[in-house]
Amino acid sequence: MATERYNPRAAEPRWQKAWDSAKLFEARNDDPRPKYYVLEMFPYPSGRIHIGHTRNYTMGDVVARYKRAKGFNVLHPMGWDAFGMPAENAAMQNKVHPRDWTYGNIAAMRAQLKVMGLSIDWSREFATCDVDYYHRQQMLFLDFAEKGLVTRKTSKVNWDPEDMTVLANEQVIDGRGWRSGALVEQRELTQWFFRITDFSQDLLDALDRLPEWPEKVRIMQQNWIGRSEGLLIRWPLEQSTAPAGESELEVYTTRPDTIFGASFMAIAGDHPLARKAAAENPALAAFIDGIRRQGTSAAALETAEKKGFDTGIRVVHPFDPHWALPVYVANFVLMEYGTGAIFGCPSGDQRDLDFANKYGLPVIPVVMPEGEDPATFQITEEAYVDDGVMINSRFLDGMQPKQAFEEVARRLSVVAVGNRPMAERKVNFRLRDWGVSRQRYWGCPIPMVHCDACGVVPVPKADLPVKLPDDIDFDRPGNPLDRHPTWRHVACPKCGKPARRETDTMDTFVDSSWYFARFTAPWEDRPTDPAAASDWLPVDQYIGGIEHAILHLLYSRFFVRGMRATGHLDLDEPFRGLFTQGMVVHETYRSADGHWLQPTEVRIETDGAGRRAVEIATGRPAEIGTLEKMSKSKRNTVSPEEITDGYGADTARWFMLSDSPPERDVEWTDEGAAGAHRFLQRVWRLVSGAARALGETVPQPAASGGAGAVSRAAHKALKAVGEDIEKLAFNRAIARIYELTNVLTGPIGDIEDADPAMKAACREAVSILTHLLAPFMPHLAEECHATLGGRRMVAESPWPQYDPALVVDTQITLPVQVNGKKRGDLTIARDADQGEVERAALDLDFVQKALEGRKPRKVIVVPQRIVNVVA
RNA sequence: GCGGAUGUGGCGGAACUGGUAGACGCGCUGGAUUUAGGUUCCAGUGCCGAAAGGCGUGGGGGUUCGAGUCCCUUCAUCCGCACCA
Repeated sequence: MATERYNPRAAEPRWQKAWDSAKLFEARNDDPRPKYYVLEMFPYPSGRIHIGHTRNYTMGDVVARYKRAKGFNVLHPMGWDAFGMPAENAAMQNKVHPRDWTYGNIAAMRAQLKVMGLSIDWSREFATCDVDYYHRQQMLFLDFAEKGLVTRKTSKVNWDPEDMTVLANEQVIDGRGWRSGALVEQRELTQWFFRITDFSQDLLDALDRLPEWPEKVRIMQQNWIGRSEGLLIRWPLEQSTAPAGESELEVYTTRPDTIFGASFMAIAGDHPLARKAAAENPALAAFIDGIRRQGTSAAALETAEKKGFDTGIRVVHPFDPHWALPVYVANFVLMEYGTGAIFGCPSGDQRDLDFANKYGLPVIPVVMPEGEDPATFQITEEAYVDDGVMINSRFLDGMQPKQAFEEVARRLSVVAVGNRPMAERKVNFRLRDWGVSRQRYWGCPIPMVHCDACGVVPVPKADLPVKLPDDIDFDRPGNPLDRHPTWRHVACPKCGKPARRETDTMDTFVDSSWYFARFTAPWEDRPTDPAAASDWLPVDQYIGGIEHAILHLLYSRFFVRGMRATGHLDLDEPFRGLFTQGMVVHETYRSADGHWLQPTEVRIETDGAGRRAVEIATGRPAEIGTLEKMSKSKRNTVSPEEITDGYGADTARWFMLSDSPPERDVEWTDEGAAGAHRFLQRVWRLVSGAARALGETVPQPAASGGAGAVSRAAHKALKAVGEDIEKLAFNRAIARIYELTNVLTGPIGDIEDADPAMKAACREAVSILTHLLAPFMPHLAEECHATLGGRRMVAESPWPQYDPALVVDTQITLPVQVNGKKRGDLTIARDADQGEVERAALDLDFVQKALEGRKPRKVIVVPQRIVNVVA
C-alpha cells in the first residue's frame, strides 16, 4: 500500500502552532489538580543551543508531557542565566553592549528551542539580567542582610588576574580560575559574604532526606561541607620563648588520642603567632614570604616539599609540664581550616612522619596493630594510620583509640588555662562562607552605599532597583562601574551627604540560586508569592549536569533556607528529585596530515571488515579517534539544526533518548539518527495504513487468539512504558515501544482480511502506540492521532489506562532445568499449582531422557518462574 | 592518598526482589521487492562445533538446586575531592 512519507518539516511547525494557540502548556497557579514541577537547569545564553542542551530539555519534556497526560498540573518553565563574563568579553572584543549581545543570543536560542517542540510554559520566561528579576534579587539581598545572613569581611580571596575579579573557592579548579584558566592569586579584600556556614549542619543533615538525589551528589556535598568532630586543645606557651602578649596556641585535632605521639607543632604562615615571630626574625619572615609565593595548584601541591621553619617558640605538653615541643611554621598548614595550627604526630600520619624525619624530630609509636609486641613495634618510613591499641601513652596504654579520645577530652576539659578549659569538643566544617562580590559590570548590583559618616548603608527598598548604567566603556580591563563618571556618586540614604555606591556586583550563582522559585510567580513585584512558591515547590524533577553537583545545588539549598527565614517561601529543600544526565559525545576524526576534521568533512565506510573514515575533500583515509565531549577544539560537534533540518525534531528527540541510559553519555552517530528516522517513518506507515484500513472501527472487547495477543502486547507496553518514564528509564521505554511496533506490524499488514475482533484490537493498539509515542515524538503522535480520527490533540488527552487483566498471561512458558541447566520449556496454565507443574515437568521427554529412569532427588518449582529437576 | 562508580556479543545496551543471559537498537550476512538506490519487506547474527553438544557477563575462588545479580579476592577503566590536622 502506497503511503506518503511523513514530512516533519511541514508537520512539526503546524503542531507547534496548534499547541501554542491552545495555550496547552501554560500552567495556572489556581489549577486544582495535583501539581508537578519539572525543571531543567536553565541555559547560559552563549549564542547557540548545544546538542547537550537538547538532550537535557528533551528528558524534561518527556516527563512533563507524560505527567500532564497523567492528570497533573505541570509547571515546565524556561529562562536564561544571563549575567556573566562572556557578555563583557564580547563587549571588549566586538564593541557590542553586553545587554544587546545577551538579548540577541536569547532570541536566537529561544527560536532554536522552539523548533524542538518542547512543552514549555513560555509565558513565564525571564532572564536574570531583566531589571524585573535583579530588582527582586536586590530585595532578597536586603532581607538576607537584615536577617544577618549577609556579612562583610576582610579575607584572603582568590583573585583571578585575567578576569580581574574575585572567585569563590568553588570556582577555583586546580588553582586556576574556572572561566579564565588563569593562575589564581591570593589577595586581602573586603568582600560581601552570604553566611552559608550558619547552615552547615542543616545542609549536611538534610541530605539524608533527599532520597531522590543521586548518591554521588549527596556524597560530594557531604565531603564539601566536610564535618569533623575533634578537640580544640590550648597548648600553653613556654613563656621564655613566647612573643609578647601570647600565652597559648590553639590547635584543632581529630586525633587527641595520639597526643603522646606529638613531637612538634606546625602553624600556617598567616597565623598571628607566626606573624609576631616573623616581626623579630627576618629569616622566618623570608620563609613565610616563600610560602605565599608557592603555587596552589594541585600539581604544585603534589610535588611541593614539606618545609618548616623553627620559630624558636616552645609549647608545653598538656599532660607533662616538663615536656616542651617546638613550634614550626610549615608550608602545608592552612590558615583557613581549623585554627591554622596542628600538632604533629609522626607515627600516625605520613606527612608528619616525613616532616619529622626531615627535621630530626622524635617518632613515638602510639597506636599499634592488635597483637604486636609494644617492645619491638617501630615506625620508621611508614606511618601506622589504622585502628589498633594505644602504647607509649601513659594512662591511655591498652585502650582503643576511640576510648583514648574520650579519656583525653574528659581529662583536659576539667583543667583550666586562664579562665577557659584546656580543651573542648569542637565540630569543624570545611565549608566556608560564600563570597559573592564580583568586580564586574554585567551582574546584579549589590544594593549598598558607603558613607564616610554612616559606614555601610543599605539602599532603602523604595529606592530599588539599583539599575546598571547603560553608558559604559570596556576599553580597559577591570570593573567599568568603578570608572563610571556619575553612577557611583549617590547621596547617603541615612545622612544625605555625598556617598559612594557599592560597585561590586553579585556572583552569577546568586542569580541561579532562586530562579526556580521566581518561576512560580514571575509577575510578582516582590521576589515571590510565598503561597505560590510553597505550593509549587519543591521542584519534583530537576534535571541537569553533574558539573553543578556542588556549586549551584548547594547554593540553592542555602537560598531556600534564607528565603524561608525571610518569609519568601515555606520549604525545606528546593529539589525533591534530582537527575544528572550524561553528555552527548561524538567520535573525533583526524586527517592524514593530523588536523581535526568535522563529522561533515568525513565519509564513513562500513563493511564486514569494520569502519573506515575517508576525508571527503581529498579522498584520503582519515583516522577515527576516541569518543569525546563535543568541543570546538576537536571539531567533533553536531548542531541541533543539522539534525532538525534533515530529520526533524522528533527524530532528534527519539535518538537522543534511545540506546544509552540517560545518566550515561550518548554517542551521536549518523547511523543511529538515520535508524531513529527509519522508525519514525515506519510508525507513520503502520498507523496511517491502519487508519485507512480500519476507518471508524468501533473498539470492542478483545477476543481470544490473535486479537488477544495484540491486546495483551499493547496493554503490557502501556504499563511498562509508564513505569519506565516514571523511573526516567527512557531507553527502556523506547525499547518497549519498538517491541510493540514489531508485534503490530504483522497483524496490521494483514488487517484487510482480519475478523472484527482483530480489527478492534488493532484499532485500540495503534491508538495506545500513539499515546506511548507522544512524550518522545510529540509531533508525529499528533499526526497519527489526527489520522486515527482523534478528537482532541494527544497533548490534551489523558494517558490511557491499561487493563490489568490483559497484562498477565493465562498460559505461561516456564523454563525447565535439569541440574541447573536449561533443557527445554513447559507451557502450562498460569494458575497451575506446584504439584501439577512438577508432574507436567517430569512427564516431559527431555526430562525423562535426562533422568534415564532414575527418580529425581529433588524438584524445585518456583511459581511462575522456573522448574529445576535435580537428578 | 580519600571517596564514588563502571566492566555483559562487532557496538550502544536489556535482564524487577538470585530463576530462560544478550530484550531493543546499530552494524553485519543472505534473500525478495523496486527503474535505481542510502527505500521497504523476510530470514539469520554471543563464541567453538558438521552435529550432538560444550563454553560464555574483566580474572580467580566461594555460597546455592540455580549466580551477571550474593560473599571473598584480584585486575582494568572512568569520575569527583585532595597538604582538611
